[in-house]
Amino acid sequence: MTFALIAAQTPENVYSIRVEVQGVGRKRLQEPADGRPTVHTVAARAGVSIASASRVLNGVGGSPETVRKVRAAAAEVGYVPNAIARSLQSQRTGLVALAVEDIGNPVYVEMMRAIEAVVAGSGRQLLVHATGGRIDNETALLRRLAHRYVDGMIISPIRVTADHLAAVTDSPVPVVVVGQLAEDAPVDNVRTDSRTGIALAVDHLVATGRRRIGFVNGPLDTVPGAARDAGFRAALARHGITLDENLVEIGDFQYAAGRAATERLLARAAPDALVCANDLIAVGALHTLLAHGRRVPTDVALVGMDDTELARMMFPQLSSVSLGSAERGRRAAELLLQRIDDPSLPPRRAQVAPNLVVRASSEVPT
Amino acid sequence: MTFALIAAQTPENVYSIRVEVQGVGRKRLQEPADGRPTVHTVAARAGVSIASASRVLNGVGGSPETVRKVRAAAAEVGYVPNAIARSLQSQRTGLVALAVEDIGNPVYVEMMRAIEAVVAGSGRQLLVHATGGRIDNETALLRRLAHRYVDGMIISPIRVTADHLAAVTDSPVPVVVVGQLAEDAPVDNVRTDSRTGIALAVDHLVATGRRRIGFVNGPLDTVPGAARDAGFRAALARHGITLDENLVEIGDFQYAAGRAATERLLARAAPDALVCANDLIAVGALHTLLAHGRRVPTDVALVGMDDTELARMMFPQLSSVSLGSAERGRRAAELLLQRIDDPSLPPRRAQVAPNLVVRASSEVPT
DNA sequence: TTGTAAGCGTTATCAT
DNA sequence: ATGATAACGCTTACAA
Repeated sequence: MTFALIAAQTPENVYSIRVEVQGVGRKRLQEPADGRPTVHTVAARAGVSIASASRVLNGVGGSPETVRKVRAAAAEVGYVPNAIARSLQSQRTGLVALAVEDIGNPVYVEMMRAIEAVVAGSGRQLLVHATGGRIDNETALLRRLAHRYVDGMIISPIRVTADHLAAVTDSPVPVVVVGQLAEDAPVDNVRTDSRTGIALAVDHLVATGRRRIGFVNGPLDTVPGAARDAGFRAALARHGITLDENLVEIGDFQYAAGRAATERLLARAAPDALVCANDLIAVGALHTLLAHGRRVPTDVALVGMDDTELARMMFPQLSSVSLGSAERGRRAAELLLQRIDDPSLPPRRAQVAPNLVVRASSEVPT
Repeated sequence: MTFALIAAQTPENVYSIRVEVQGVGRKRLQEPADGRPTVHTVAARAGVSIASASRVLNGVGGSPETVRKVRAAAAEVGYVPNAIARSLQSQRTGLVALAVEDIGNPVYVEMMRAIEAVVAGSGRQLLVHATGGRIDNETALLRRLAHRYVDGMIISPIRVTADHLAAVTDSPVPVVVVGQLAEDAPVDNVRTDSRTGIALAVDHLVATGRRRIGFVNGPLDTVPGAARDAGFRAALARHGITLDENLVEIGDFQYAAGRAATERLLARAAPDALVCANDLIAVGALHTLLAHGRRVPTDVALVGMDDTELARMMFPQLSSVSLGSAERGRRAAELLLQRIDDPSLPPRRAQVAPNLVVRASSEVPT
């Protein structure tokens, strides 16, 4: 009920003189439509203002009597605060997100655990989203989560498009990218060098007397796939070994593809060693090798990549090139938290070096 | 700047007559503290009201000219909507969460994929949180996420405390529990019957001539651990086999524990078959068996549980009791979406039957 | 200590 | 079609 007596208005400013009669009845509903109690409900029940109720609920101030009344009222009505409303006010949610292709790949599990540890240390909670490699899904996630549902985000895309990059740079909340990015991308970035990683594997195999070294890779149109291919070819060349293209196979980065690709490879060539672009592929390769009666490592040495727990689960245990996934996760989380605290930081870059872990699958036959 | 002429106040209602002078300067800042544009920024720049700006931004109404101006203004300032503010208004976020113990366990990955498929079909996005089995973490998550950051939540706890149950029933957003719950718990619940599942494994092993059947279980103070223990003992008894306690070992539900527990078991007994409480344990058991030179299945038959992709990755491939994790995930997601649409539904319960998948690890030796 | 009221950034209502 | 304004549920100056 409002009576406006005078109202003068200009485009820029608003001057008005009003006489109003407020509050015929309560100023606002105390029970919202869905029936859940709000601070208003609690305040009314306790016979105090919403300010007092809020203060008590947050443990700041309030006389003993007020505290008692508010606590009692809150308990009676089963009050639970609305985090969304709180966030709108505080401009933070205490949530951090991690987006990965495929949470079924143990390498992301390790990365996630490392991130989780850092994030939890800051009192925040980590949420994970599996994009399934669907790129639209990934940008959709950015366009939704990053629009304030979380305080920051870590993404590990295997394909990077211009759209992607735009979504990252436009993001209202800090985003850290784990993976290779253009040199000048103005984005916090944690990377490794899988090219060199593959070289470590090849060097090791050559040093232990292997010459017919095969390679099972993922798609070449992915960032890691391309890097690993280049690394493999360069390493062989460095050792003066001419690559037999029959020894190279491509699938995706999954177990089933590794198994199938190794089938194809064995059908037309006889490798004495196999380098696999990740551990899932390596496990698939191991399965095929054993199914074909090849002894590992006696007949064929096997080296995977990512050094996940899967490599240690197999029998024989798999040698694998560690790309420091836990370390990269940790660094990414640190970069993210720093940027959340100070958004004005310049874009930073962290690099984690690969290293080879030799296990039974490529041990020198004695 | 406000001049109150008269103000009469009663505890219940507020009547007041005021004369106020509003708007010396703009009524509100157009650029918030963090410098990001809001609808106000866009509206001001386009020379329209925030209402018009909002309408155009949401694609409802607006003259061609207004649409043009608002779109241009939004693009110029790089406007991105604040999802939190939108959610406060709409009372929904379009987000659904899944909380599991350990996302490193492939059984949860399968469940997650099934849930994701259903959730995506409703236009929502799925977020996963790994609680690491820390029960405080789990309730903390409920107490945060469920307080409106998500439209609903699916949790799969392995231990269920009264606290837990209270957190679930107090939750302002719908929660579906995957796992065994008290019969009368007023909570949507999807369950399986791992007791019967274990029986399927034992029946199969007995039918294929095994008599010294060992069992590697998880902790007995977990819901699944207790059920599987009971199932194992009951099944043996049904076949008239007296259980040798030397053939029973307990670890946790992880690979390393399965490996270690099997070491201990082999040190004091000679099983001709091993039932494992999940696939991670079974993979650990396989490793130990092979390392000890036992042939699988010739010397020792092996049956896991959960029927995850891990079982298919091994060589030999592992027999495993499927507890329908994907199916349970799908059902849970459906229950959740239904309840989000209609919170007044009575608590419902879905049950998924276990079934045995026989593979090489327990095939009858021929 | 307590209450009033002004936000936080949207969307929805209701006059105009 | 448009604009003013009131929510959404909370926190927090500021005043009393």
